[in-house]
Amino acid sequence: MSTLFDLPPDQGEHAELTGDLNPAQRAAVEHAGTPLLVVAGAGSGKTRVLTRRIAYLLGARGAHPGQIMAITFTNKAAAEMRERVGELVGRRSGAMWMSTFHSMCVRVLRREAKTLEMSSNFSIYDADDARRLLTLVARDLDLDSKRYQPRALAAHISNLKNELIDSESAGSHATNDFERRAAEVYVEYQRRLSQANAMDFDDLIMRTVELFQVFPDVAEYYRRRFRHVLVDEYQDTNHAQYTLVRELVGTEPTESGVEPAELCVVGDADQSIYAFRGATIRNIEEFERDFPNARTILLEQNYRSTQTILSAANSVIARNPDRRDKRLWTSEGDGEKVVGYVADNEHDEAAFVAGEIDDLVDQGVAKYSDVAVFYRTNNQSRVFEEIFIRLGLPYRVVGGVRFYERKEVRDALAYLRVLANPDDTVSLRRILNVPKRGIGDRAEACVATHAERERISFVSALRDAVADKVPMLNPRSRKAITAFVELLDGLYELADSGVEVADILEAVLDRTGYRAELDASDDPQDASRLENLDELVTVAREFTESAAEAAALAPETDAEEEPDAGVPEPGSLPAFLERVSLVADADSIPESDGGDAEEDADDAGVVTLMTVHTAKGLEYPVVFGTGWEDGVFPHLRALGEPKELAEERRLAYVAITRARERLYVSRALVRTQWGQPAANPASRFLDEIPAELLDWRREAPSSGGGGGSPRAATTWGGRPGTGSDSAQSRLASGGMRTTGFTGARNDWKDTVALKLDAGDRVNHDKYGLGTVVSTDGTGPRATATIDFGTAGTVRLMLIGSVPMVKL
DNA sequence: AGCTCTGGCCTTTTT
DNA sequence: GGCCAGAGCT
Repeated sequence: MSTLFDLPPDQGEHAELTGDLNPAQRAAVEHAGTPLLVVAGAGSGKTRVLTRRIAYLLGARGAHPGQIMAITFTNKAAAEMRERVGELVGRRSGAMWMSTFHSMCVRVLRREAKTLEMSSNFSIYDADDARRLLTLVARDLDLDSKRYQPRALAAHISNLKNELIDSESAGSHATNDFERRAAEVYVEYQRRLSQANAMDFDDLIMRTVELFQVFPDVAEYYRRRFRHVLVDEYQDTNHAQYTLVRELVGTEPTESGVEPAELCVVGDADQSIYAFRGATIRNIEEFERDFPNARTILLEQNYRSTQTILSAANSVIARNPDRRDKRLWTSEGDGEKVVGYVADNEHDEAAFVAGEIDDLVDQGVAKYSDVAVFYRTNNQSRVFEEIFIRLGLPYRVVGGVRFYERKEVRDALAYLRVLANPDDTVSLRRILNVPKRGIGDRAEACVATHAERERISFVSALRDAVADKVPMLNPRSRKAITAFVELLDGLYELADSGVEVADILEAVLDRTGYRAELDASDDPQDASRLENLDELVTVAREFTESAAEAAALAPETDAEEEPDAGVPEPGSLPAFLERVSLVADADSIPESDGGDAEEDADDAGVVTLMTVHTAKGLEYPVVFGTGWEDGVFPHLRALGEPKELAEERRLAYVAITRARERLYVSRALVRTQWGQPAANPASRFLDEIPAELLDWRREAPSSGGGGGSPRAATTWGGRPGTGSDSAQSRLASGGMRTTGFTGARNDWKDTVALKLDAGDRVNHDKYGLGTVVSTDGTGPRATATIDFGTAGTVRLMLIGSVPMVKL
């Protein structure tokens, strides 16, 4: 196997797989024997390396497709990999496991359910279900819902699970009151999950690890089977996922002599932006320590962006401390400068973006689908939508409230989940009184108490209520519950009769009166709810159809092993539920893909709007990075927290490196936040882009305009005579910023210039005299809300040089 | 039971 | 500004 390695590409036996790769890529494809870390910078052809490597394993190294497991984080990535591997190796790819961490774990857990003494038809609880259950638990434990918010509890428990700390040992890890109580909640939460025959997302990983660790023979089975494990986006793995991978491949031969499997991970520490979800960058940084003899290959050549864009990205990310140096380069030339724009306010910023897109399209430089607009938080999409609608620019917002998170969709799915798993108490209680059928909180509490006291499931308790065996329950409620149980029984019967999922769904919507209620409403929102439900029915229909097609196409089942035990039958209700639980609708991102596929008009497609997080992994010829303000991007909560700030900087790096040809960065001097205008300083990340790469289209706002906004506080007045360190002069110097100067500037920026308290009088260069209404935050996050009389009330950040004096 | 009103709170979110 | 939870009213 080592002879191939040394051959020039065009003479190698498998030149069709490696001939068109650069040396680093080729080394990554051909490396054999020891663990491999591919550090793949943005746009360096990472997917190409992964897919070619898989093909190479088959073609050059004699691996069997069934020995290959490739793990990704998103279904979209898994689907893309499957497709591209399919192009290289054909139908053989069908025998590989190419899926997300979560799907892979579900598959294993359903197969091995018996070993874990659980039922294989368990429900999968997402974050919303988990929060609901936690609300119930916290209430039952009489916890103050302010101090112990379900959100916070959920986050804490999730973190514990990501660290593989189970509910029994959580108490001993607690360091404060909150954590101690949370540990109690955790115990009860797990008890209820198991009662409901359900697992949350984090359980899927944790329980699989537990399975492998407690049952070495099970682990050995999978290790024997999967001789090649490939992991994408390794920088986003959390501790549990890391452990899962390690258990899967092993580090030592097993007792019966099964050698560790071959591991290949691909990732980029600079694109780690999910620490808040438990991802730990250490996994990629310490790969060589975790896996001795590991080889690391760096992919630095970029095939996506211009050198200007790459230099901007390199320069920003270089500010992060303790980072393994990596510099992206391209052989394709400098391209256009980065365009900068300082807007008066967020409307002005949006107008600039819209106008610029218009121009680019008019000039034939780009079509709408080539353009993406990024922002830090979802609520920033609104101003863009407003102006895009007004100007008739076609656009699409990705993210925000997603399809499967909509209330009506979740209600409908809750019915289906109850049908598939009657013990699913969270879903059952969700739909108990939806639509309203006269089963109120009181009645629900009676049933819940009865269930608890008798140690029976909630459904059984409901049946007891029908038989009048639940104490304290008034006759009216009993009648309502009886009707509900009859309704459910009718639906169970239908579900058992083997009709397809969409028909069950239709029956649910009709028989419950859910559809009728929405039909009768004249609220326009309810009309869109109806549409969403129709869409869900369509999804169900398509699901059944594609399952049928797949069944027809499927080759004779490999005799190699028994059909996966416990895994739902294709097309069935449980299979449908599994699909919708584990599939996010990120696949709905419009294709940009400019280049090969020519569209008929050059203004084809739509502009894509999304958060920077959502943009990871995508690329666009034209990118607008908006809201580059301290307090927005980087986010307020990250200021003064070096770790979080470093993550924000990686986010900026991700944003920049999405752009292929043209990058815009913009900010607004004043932005309405939480209903009040806030003046934020320039993002420190703007300072970190070398001045010579930037072409400031507008630095200082129009001085003479007078401002059409009624708020009056949206345009800066003329150049003030006072304060050479004013915001204006900082703005004016924007073009002269040098990289050497920035470090010092950052220190200076982080100091609070002005200490204010409510009631203080101030004089501001722009707004004039004002009174401090309130203050908020400390240190670098300090802000003051100040009433400037006719100039309006504005929230100002107090870091850096505030053009204002205390009187 | 179920409505409306008020007050407190705000990230990002692959599964 | 807008969502959710709890209180209070019908």
